[in-house]
Amino acid sequence: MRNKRPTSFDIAELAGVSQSTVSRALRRDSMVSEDTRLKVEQAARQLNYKVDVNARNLRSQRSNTLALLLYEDPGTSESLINPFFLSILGSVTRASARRGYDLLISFQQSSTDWTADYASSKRADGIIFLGYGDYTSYLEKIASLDEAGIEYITWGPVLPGQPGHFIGSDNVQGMSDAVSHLIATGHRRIAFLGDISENCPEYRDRYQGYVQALAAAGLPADPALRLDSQTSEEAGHAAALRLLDAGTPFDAIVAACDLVAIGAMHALRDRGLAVPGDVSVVGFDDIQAASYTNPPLTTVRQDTAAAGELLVENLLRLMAGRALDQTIIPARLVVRQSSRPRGPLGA
Amino acid sequence: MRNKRPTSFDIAELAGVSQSTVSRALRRDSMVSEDTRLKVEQAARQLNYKVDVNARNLRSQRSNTLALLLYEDPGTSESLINPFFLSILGSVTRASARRGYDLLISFQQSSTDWTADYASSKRADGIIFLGYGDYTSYLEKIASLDEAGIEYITWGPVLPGQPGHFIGSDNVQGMSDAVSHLIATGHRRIAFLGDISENCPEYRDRYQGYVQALAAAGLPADPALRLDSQTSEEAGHAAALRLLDAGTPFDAIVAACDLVAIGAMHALRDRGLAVPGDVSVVGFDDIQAASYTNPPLTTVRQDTAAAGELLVENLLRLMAGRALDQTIIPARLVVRQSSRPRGPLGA
DNA sequence: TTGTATGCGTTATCAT
DNA sequence: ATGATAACGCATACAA
Repeated sequence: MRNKRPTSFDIAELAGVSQSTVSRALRRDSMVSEDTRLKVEQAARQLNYKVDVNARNLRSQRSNTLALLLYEDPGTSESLINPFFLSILGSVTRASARRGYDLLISFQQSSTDWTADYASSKRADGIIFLGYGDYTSYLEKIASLDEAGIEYITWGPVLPGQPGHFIGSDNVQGMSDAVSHLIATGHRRIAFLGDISENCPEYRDRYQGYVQALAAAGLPADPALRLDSQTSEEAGHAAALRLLDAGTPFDAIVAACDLVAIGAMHALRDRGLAVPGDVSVVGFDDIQAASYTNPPLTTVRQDTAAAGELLVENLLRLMAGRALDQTIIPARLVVRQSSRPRGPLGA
Repeated sequence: MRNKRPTSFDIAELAGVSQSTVSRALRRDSMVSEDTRLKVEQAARQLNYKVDVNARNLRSQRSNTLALLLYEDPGTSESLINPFFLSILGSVTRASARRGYDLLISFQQSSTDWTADYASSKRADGIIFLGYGDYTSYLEKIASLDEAGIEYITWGPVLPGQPGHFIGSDNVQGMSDAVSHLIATGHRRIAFLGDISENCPEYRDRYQGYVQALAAAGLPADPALRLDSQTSEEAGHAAALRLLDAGTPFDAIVAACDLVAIGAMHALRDRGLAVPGDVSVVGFDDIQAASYTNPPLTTVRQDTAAAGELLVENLLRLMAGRALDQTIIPARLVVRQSSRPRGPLGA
């Protein structure tokens, strides 16, 4: 037979103060003398008292909780989650914990309007979106949130005139750096693998960075060197094969993401081409697997630690009625062994 | 100027029923006529009503929420989370969502007694532990939970006479299968890399599976073939070098986990040895990177999808006062290219 | 600084 | 099957 859980009234009795004083003393809002605070804390410890968060949340009308909503492409395989998102998830978790917020997570696949539930049912004070799925359904979601007056922030492409609040990597700069690196190391025929439709604005930005870097070097962006590829190793493999079969000459491949780059490396090897001997390959994301490939993949690193920090930081700013701070995170080229100098400059 | 959020009273008024009837109709506990249910649901939709979970939780004394607590080794690098745990996290998320539970997650590093807070503050109805850190602090945690009458379940080694409730892979069987496979393909001098101290009971089980398989084939477990290694690529690399430097002959390496195996492969290559040409290498876990290594790593796959499912399933059973169901998950050998037949049998 | 009284929005209990 | 009423445990407004 276990004792009933103590309430703030029990603490009040034990400490010889009123219940409201207990409540005050246990938060850090002060307005209590050092003396009573010690008495209360002592009593609370003695009875092993813990504030009932449900009562607190009901009364204060806030939950001290953030929700992280991860939307996967319906096409994604049921069991796997994009490792890149998982990495952000990890840093968001830490960042919100550091600020005293609990984190509720949910992986959505269907486009239920469950989104708003989280906030309008007062489960969470703010929402972080990861992988928002298709853009139209995303717009519906944030519309309902705006209507309900709920704060949210989204990881994704930072575009001008966008509805909502976004935090994202500098995809243009990141890919531009990668391509500039290839050009500087003697590559001239650089293929781009990735889906640049409007469904993937981030890949679109990366492609723009690619074009930009070529232009800066006075090189044309040959349409024959751009191939569509979904976000998977298999798709990257297939895209590289299409490129090879087309007979278009090329000396490097940049991929919209690491998975595609890895698939492309396998395709090249399957056809007897050496990486980086015959072709350099560069990815984007720097997922963990990127450093384990053979050769280790040169790629553009998205700073997931900063991402989580900035997402939480800015969401809290929004919740406090303030404006966003920094929203774009620099992406950094990580040179490994899948790319190397060639031509007149190289060995 | 936004309208106030509607309450159940508003719905009651609109639907022309009492407020308590609204509450009944909105849950599935029935006891309401089909007619009134429809009226209520209609009114709720019309006003875009959502139950306030804080009020509901306060009144019903349950939160419909599970908490996932991930404890990392303090030694682990600040920013990285074991990909294997992340994978379980993904499946736990789905499993709890499927059962209508919200999931609260927290990554702990210090050994604060924050653990009990989650449950005794009524934030969560049950707790799932992942990576419980060191065993003694774990025992303290669960003691306070037991005292508070809170249900919890832990991912880890399933050992006889253990306090608490565990779900885990069959580490003995998994590693035994792996070693038997190596023996069957002609390997005779198989090294084991991993920490088998009492801090790592799971690795200990794997080592036991190793010994068992050797014994079944009438082979001795040469102490010179067992080397300590922490759980990281660098440690695996170093351990393999020590093995090589010792001069002990060997034709295969099994590692306590994939990261160690990957490090060992790199060490072998550094010394000019071919995998699997000269030495076969086998890991454990089947993390994503395992299939991207060169050659792709033969390993023992832990079924993380089943793990999440079973953790949630059994936690709910405990919460319902029932006994645990299945607690051990079979581990399955995945043969890739880092191992291959040799000797009289092989090429 | 502290105490008193009230209410947050729902579910549970007891009627009918 | 439905309605009236109390209660969940805390935080806030106001008074002292």
